[in-house]
Amino acid sequence: MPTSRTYGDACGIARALDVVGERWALLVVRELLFGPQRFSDLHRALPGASSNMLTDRLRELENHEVIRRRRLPAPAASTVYELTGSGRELEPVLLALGGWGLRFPPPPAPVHLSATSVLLFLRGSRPPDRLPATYRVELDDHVWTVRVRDGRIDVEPGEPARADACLRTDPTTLNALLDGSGSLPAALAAGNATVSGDEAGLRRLFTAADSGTAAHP
Amino acid sequence: MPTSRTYGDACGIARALDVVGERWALLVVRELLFGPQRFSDLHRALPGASSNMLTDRLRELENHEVIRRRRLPAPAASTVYELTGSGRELEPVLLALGGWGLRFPPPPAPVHLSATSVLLFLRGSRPPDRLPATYRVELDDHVWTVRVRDGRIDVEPGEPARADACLRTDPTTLNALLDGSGSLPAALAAGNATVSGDEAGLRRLFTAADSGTAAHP
DNA sequence: CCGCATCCGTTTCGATACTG
DNA sequence: CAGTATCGAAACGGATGCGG
Repeated sequence: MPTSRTYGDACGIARALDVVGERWALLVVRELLFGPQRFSDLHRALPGASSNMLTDRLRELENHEVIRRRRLPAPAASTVYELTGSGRELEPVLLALGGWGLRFPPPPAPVHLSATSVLLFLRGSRPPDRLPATYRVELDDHVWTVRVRDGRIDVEPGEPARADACLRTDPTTLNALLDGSGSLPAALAAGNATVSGDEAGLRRLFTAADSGTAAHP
Repeated sequence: MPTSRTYGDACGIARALDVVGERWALLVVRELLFGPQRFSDLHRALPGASSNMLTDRLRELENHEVIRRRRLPAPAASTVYELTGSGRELEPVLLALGGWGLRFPPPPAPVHLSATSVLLFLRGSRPPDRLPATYRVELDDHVWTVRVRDGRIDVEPGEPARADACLRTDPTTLNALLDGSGSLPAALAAGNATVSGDEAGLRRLFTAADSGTAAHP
């Protein structure tokens, strides 16, 4: 059953930690930043969290109205978890915390990286030029729309109406492309990525690795 | 002994939580935001934390170079803990988190409030006018200098060189003054505060309760 | 498969007591 | 003052199982 321990401290920081200070809570919120996710999506994205841990955290966050449970209509027949308004307002806190955490070395050996983490990193970086473009990115069997325009990078879940290029890869490879430790031709040659369309545009996009927020192993 | 469990996640958010995600860690950092503190100061400010908990957290934070141990020279003959550069860079994260946490009701019954929390709240609020002034505030047997100037409120530990007024009270009373749930004359009458000097200036200061960050029970 | 409950060993937490 | 020692209670983590 959900945790109900409190700091007994009237300070806003302590009150925030009473709500999202338990283990895994903020990482669950991170995974929901780009949109609703199913229980099993969250479980896959957070492999270290046991299923009962996830159940507890989801219930607590729901009780505090940071997230909301929603049953999808007929054909999908599934339940998703999504951020409420309060939950979305955690985004700047998480981005600031993530930026701060980048100074520490990544944990040893079995390191995981979720699609959401890398895409947060991508969104936080600046495009190298102002040429507008739209890309279809497939990661962990989920499809994302990446739009470059007005000197920023927008990321949304779901299929783009039209794409200049399509990239299929995994979060770790994409992260290596973003932080400069890997190149697109090398990833293609190693079979870690497949591309169709404007490959040169994608290569340009990946030369912009700075001011990020999330990943960088 | 210190915790050494990790999320095994390369994301910056998870790496930050590997360092400051354990229970009480961020509240220890909060208490150090205004300057060095001794073990017993921290223990008093965080009554819910047991001494071995404090010991563990201080050691972990020291190992990650978020805080630093320092032995004071001869006369004081004591040890203090202070933030490092990395630790100070957590301040915006904590302020953002504290602002977010204010939407939740304060915990029930035995609620504590540290001097640092209230003074963070005071510093986060806007003064009602641009008249510069300096106040000596004594809280929990510690002395602080509160300076109003350039439309902001600065707070520092230690004696002011000169003060327009002196206020002695406790964190809870000061917080009530700041959030409008109490008035200075009422606090004086109840014996919860004593004032000397420009009492009218202090009353004006306490009419500015907004955009805060920390307390508000 | 999905969402969750149950059981169980391990880690962490919290309270009290005690020491240099 | 600045911690250590000890111990029961809670939380965590992993495995398994069950109804839809």
